[in-house]
Amino acid sequence: MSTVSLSDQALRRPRRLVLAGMEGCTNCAACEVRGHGVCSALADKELERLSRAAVKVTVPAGHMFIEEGSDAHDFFNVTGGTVKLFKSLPDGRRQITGFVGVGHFLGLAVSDHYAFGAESVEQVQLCRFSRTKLETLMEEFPSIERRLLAEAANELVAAQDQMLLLGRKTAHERVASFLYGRLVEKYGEHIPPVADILLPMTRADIADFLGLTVETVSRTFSRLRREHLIGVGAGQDIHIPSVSRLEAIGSGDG
Amino acid sequence: MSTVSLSDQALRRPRRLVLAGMEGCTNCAACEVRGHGVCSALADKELERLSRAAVKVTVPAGHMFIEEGSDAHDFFNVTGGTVKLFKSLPDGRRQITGFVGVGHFLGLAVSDHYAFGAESVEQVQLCRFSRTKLETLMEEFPSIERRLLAEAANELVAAQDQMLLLGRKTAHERVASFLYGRLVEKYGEHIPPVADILLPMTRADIADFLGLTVETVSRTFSRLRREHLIGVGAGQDIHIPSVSRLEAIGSGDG
DNA sequence: ATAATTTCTTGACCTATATCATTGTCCCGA
DNA sequence: TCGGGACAATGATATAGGTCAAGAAATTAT
Repeated sequence: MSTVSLSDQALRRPRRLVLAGMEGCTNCAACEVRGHGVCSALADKELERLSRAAVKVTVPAGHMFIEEGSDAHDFFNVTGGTVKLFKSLPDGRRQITGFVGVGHFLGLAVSDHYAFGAESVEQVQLCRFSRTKLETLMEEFPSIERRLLAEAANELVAAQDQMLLLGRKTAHERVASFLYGRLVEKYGEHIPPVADILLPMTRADIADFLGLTVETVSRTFSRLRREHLIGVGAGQDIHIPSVSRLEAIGSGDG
Repeated sequence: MSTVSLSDQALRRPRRLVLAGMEGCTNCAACEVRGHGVCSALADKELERLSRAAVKVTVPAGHMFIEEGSDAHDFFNVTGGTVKLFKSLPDGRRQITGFVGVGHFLGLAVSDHYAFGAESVEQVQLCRFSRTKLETLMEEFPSIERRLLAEAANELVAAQDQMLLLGRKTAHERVASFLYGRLVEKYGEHIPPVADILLPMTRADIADFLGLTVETVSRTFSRLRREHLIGVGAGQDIHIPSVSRLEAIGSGDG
């Protein structure tokens, strides 16, 4: 497998990212995310075809690889790390619409321009396909289409939850919801009653995701700590002594 | 065509709506929304098959026909009127996630429970399909699936816009965005420079959609009127003397 | 190591929007 | 034609969260 690391020089924050890459990735079948994302919809024979269209790319932390409004040439599948998706206003106000991790699919656009930007939160591995190639593959393998529809339906549900959060929840509830959401991302359906999470994103990212300011996020973490609802360990490590209590607060059952 | 009107008795606000209906609707081909929604994806022959699975339903104004969390048996296609979709918190706080009109599709759920509620804003006509039947049809006609994916992608873009609005826009910008959005719904791509809209929803609905209170919505309408950005005619009729100016404010280019 | 830079926390103060209260307007039914 | 109930507008006041400012901690560069 060929993995392409983009030079740091080419990736500094405000620049457009030009995705360079080898002319193919020959072993989707052995890929570490074989069971996730679009790939999970395919049989081995189909995967072989997919391989020829895919390019594996590595993006270092904190770099934009989709610019809002730019031409939507590619689709991506996250195979490692965490990505933030966002929309901005002309004066710089920003809303992060989601943090997406391994297995997630990215680049579903209606028009031929991306309606959102995407930036790596930590070092990220991506599997890149050209839109046109993926469309050809969809014709051939309807299972890909079905998988994409399922993914879109999931994202839509998440988006509706986030609208409820942004429109109607307090700062306390938003941060609790956020932490609970991270647990869901980490553990799926089977969240242990006592758990830990490592947050890869900054307070500023969390603020832009929750529609708050950095200061309010910080104060709310402090409040949750005072209330013994979380324990903040070294660095970004958060301990949650009672997941159910946290979930209740996040759902408005304070 | 058989149209079923539900008795007012059976539809009072807090009750569960049980959708009664005739055992089929035989003329999708002649349907007034033939060119919209799922139907537009189908050839005449396919429509004939779809007809057998569809039931046309009329819901009077202000009645819930999908209850949040109830079993997701059906899909709907809006063929007349405006529907509001919403999510609620246990204490009654509510977020309207969208107003959907003719041609829109409704009921895409990940699990077997609806993640949202749906209520008619005005009298509404719906085309109802059972989930299982639609799944069978999707197997047979991949074009339906493609159409649904396109619809989901569109909704996702709208949801991201709404997250930006809820997380980062001022009340002034929110109301301007909302009015502009109504123009897009009414005119599509070709919005005239001077336009009018008739809002079928109440100030309370607008507030729940924009993450504001009724009072703030009302005050903001008054402010927009003072600024000559809108003219409020008789009833719910809004006149917009400069669509571009309104759009600029809604996009944060005050 | 140590300086430089970014991120985080906390305090003091402020403002946009929420809340509470009142009055006015529209509609529909008797 | 009147009366009642929903809807809307507006004023007075409160407050959650924003803004500004400063210092502490963590991270990165030299």
